[in-house]
Amino acid sequence: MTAAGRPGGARADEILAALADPTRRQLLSELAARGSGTATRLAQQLPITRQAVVKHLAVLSRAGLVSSHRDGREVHYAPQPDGLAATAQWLAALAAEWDVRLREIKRLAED
Amino acid sequence: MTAAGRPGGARADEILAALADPTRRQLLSELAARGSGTATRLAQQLPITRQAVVKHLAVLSRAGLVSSHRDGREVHYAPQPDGLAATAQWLAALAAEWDVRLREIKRLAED
DNA sequence: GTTAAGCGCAACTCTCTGGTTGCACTTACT
DNA sequence: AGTAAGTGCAACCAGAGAGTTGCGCTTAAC
Repeated sequence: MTAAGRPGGARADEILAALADPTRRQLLSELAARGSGTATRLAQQLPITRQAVVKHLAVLSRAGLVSSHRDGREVHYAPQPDGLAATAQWLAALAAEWDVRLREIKRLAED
Repeated sequence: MTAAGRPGGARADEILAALADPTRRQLLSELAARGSGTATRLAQQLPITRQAVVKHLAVLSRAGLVSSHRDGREVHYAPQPDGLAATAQWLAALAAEWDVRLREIKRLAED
């Protein structure tokens, strides 16, 4: 059942749920494109409020997909690609595991 | 932006959202372990109603992660590991793409 | 032909979540 | 010192989602 350790403390639920939202993926994409950014800046190129962006970034942060760093009166957010890569690997491992099980079942059924 | 075609028509939102729910992952896991199963059977080993299970299976089906097949008065659901594997690959591609972009940014910043 | 098993549909409740607005607080600019 | 920019916090609202119950229909079993 315990298919391959999950990335950095964050639960699978959190990571997948974080990635499930289109706005959050867009935020991540934007951050990846620019390297980093503040909530205010990100909100300017989206049809939603800064507060909404802040909430999204909080979700992403809790999932370990972005990190934040305060500099004066600004808070800069940066993507954490390791978390994303780890999640991808974990998903791939799950897929492989299930594939093996299904092949096994199929093999047994053919006897 | 358009990082690698997404699996079989299903949108990223649908797949990720489907996987984000623990109950649905459990259902998938159960199906993978047994090969297939009906909603009634699956509901018996979960603390929820058959109807709830049916809804979950509908979500998984819409995401292309399970397929259903009617046989008489029973409907058998089977996992679709290809969908899962494709999703994992897609995620990995995304991670790689963002990683590249971040390296690029870092390189430019060092000039 | 009756009875039971399995499924589908619809209505309803409750909680979570994405989003908003308003205001107070801190940090920079002039 | 006074103003503007950027955050943070809290209350609030509307919609989506998980789950339930009740009922009617079809397919199997006796």
